[in-house]
Amino acid sequence: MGVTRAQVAQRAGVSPAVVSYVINNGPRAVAARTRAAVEAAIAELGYRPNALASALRAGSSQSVGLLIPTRTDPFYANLAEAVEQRLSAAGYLVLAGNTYYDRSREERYLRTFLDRRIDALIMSAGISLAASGDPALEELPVVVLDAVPADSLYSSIAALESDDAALAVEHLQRHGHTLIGCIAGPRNVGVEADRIRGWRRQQTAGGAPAGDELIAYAETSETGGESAASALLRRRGRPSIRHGRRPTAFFVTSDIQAVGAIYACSEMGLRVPDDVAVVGFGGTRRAGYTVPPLTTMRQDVEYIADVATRELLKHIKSPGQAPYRSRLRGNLVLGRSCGCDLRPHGASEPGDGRTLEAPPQVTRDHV
Amino acid sequence: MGVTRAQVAQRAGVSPAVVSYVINNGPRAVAARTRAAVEAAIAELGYRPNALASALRAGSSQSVGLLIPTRTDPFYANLAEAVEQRLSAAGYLVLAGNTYYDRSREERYLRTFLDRRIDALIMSAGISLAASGDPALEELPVVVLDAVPADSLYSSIAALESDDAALAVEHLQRHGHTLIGCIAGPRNVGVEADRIRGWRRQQTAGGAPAGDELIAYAETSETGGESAASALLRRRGRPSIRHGRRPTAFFVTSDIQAVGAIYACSEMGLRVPDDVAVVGFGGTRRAGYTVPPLTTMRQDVEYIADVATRELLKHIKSPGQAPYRSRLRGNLVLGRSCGCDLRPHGASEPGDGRTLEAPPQVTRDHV
DNA sequence: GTGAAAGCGCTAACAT
DNA sequence: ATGTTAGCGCTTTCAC
Repeated sequence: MGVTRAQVAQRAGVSPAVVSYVINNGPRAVAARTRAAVEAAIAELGYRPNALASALRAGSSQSVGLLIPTRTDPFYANLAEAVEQRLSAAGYLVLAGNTYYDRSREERYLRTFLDRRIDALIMSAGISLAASGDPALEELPVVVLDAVPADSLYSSIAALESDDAALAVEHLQRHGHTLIGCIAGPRNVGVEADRIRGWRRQQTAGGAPAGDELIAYAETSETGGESAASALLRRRGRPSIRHGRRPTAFFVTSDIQAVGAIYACSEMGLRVPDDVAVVGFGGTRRAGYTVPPLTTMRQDVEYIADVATRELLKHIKSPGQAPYRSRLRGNLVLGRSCGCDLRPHGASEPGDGRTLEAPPQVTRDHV
Repeated sequence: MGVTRAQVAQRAGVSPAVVSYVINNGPRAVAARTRAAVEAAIAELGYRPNALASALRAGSSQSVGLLIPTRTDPFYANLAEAVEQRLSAAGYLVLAGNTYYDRSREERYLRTFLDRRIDALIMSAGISLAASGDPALEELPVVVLDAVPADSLYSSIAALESDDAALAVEHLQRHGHTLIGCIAGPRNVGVEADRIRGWRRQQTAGGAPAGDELIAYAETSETGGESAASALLRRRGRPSIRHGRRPTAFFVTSDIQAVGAIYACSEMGLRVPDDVAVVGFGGTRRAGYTVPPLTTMRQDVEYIADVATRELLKHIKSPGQAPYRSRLRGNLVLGRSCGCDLRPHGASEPGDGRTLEAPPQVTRDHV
């Protein structure tokens, strides 16, 4: 098949070991003349080291596993790309797996990754937190995103989900809304529960209703957001909803569902924000391009990726360090879907208009 | 580190080879009793074969490389997920790399993949078609998506880009439009050129203007679509545009740009489709949730992934087969952004309403 | 400064 | 039906 190191060595008139020294810049010095000869041979033969062999021997595959729900959700697509760019720049290949919020898929991918001897793992919490009990996991640097794992072996960097949700809801309250529906992703997803909790807390604090009849769970997709919104809007007249009125606003736990919710309103002939106000969660670029632009609680995925990558590389280099844990505060990016009247027709620069808080607030609690 | 095959063998009281036979179900039979003993030992020790070692030895890594521009574009996100699902089900791990339409990134990822001994490669054409001249590529099953490579060594499965574009433009013409602007991605992207050609051909055929002043190139993103649309809309009064009027419709070569174009119209106080009609290209789910829902030339990514995967697996199993080549016809999915008046307010099932053609038409030209 | 050689964990051909 | 063994291509310790 390919050219091997032995062939290069022969051609350069040196031993195979020297070729390694040249390629890896160590661990031992090579005379300038010899190095030149080896490099010439490498170029002439078009030699490329076999990454599999070197990984096997060295015990490091130069790859990192990444587990996320799905890249069909732009939030995770952005997060994954941000992580990949950084790890790729650091010389690592990212092995990615979509879990679809499904525990068995999560475990299957994790196992595949471990079998391939990943050097570290980044996982967006999802469901199971990979409590797979696999001993190989114990020795691996792990960063958990968007959840704080009970197991304090892992590093984590997560949003203050429920606080952020509460802030988003509070913003709607300031616009005068009390009957604020909550559109959320699947029940079994940890972050969803946190965000719902924030909604409930803030509603309760504001003396507004926070009953289950105001919550609709749906798949994290445009379609899910659409059906959840229309379900809540059709509940008008139910005795459980005060005064028999329908919600005048939605707090939506993902931007992608918010896109569907806005669509649903429009299809029912309701205007956003006049008839129904909408606030999303995530802060993806897409949120800036709904009509009207979506107000959303932004999570800074670039920053998250920065920190996650830096920590991971640090732990790979020197294992056994104390795990790093931090929680970030999001910032509300104002569009017009909430009722704010910024940038009237004809203005520019959507999506990153005014923000309520400086990005991103960091709270640390080192463990 | 981990448990090795030798330890399992010792525990089960057999030779290492037998453990391999059990794990791989071959190449030789194992007595039922022995097999049971081995399986017990595997379970007790929690043994997992080292994928690196087995790949090195067997010369097959059970992985496939995937090169696409970016998963931030929902079209490629969907395509990649469809491919991954199928390959994952077939026992392969997908190594993915984002090229961002950049040749050097493309080559870097390709090299990384080859170093890791991928068993096959799927690449979305992008720019360079990986004319890297690497001999390792010659022996590798390759499927090129969305372009027909000159090099007939590769399989390919591509849309009839320019025909599809022409059909989309024709639809706008039937709505009475003549001044149809074209919003496209970067100039150096092959498929973009094809789609522009289709627009130009159809405009010319209809006796409508097809000059460069009606084309705006921009990044393939919502932002790009927005700025392209507003650039074209502001050109009113230019002598180059007949009657000094602005375009009454846009053919947009990607859904994601179409989202931005609709947004731009709305921000300028223009109604879609009454003031400006819009037709997109791709057929992503997102297209069904713009307001109004986008009419778009749909490419069936599931089908493309099906065929690509099947061909790839076939070539992996028995190398040296003739490359497979096919071209698909897209189908226009009708929303309301074009001016069609389907499903008025209150209707359901967005995105997959009526289609103009049965999905997907296949044209083959075996090479 | 360089060469020789022992594996990394596995597969499969060659034994019995 | 099972055991033995020679590598896959590389890294690195040990000699010189």
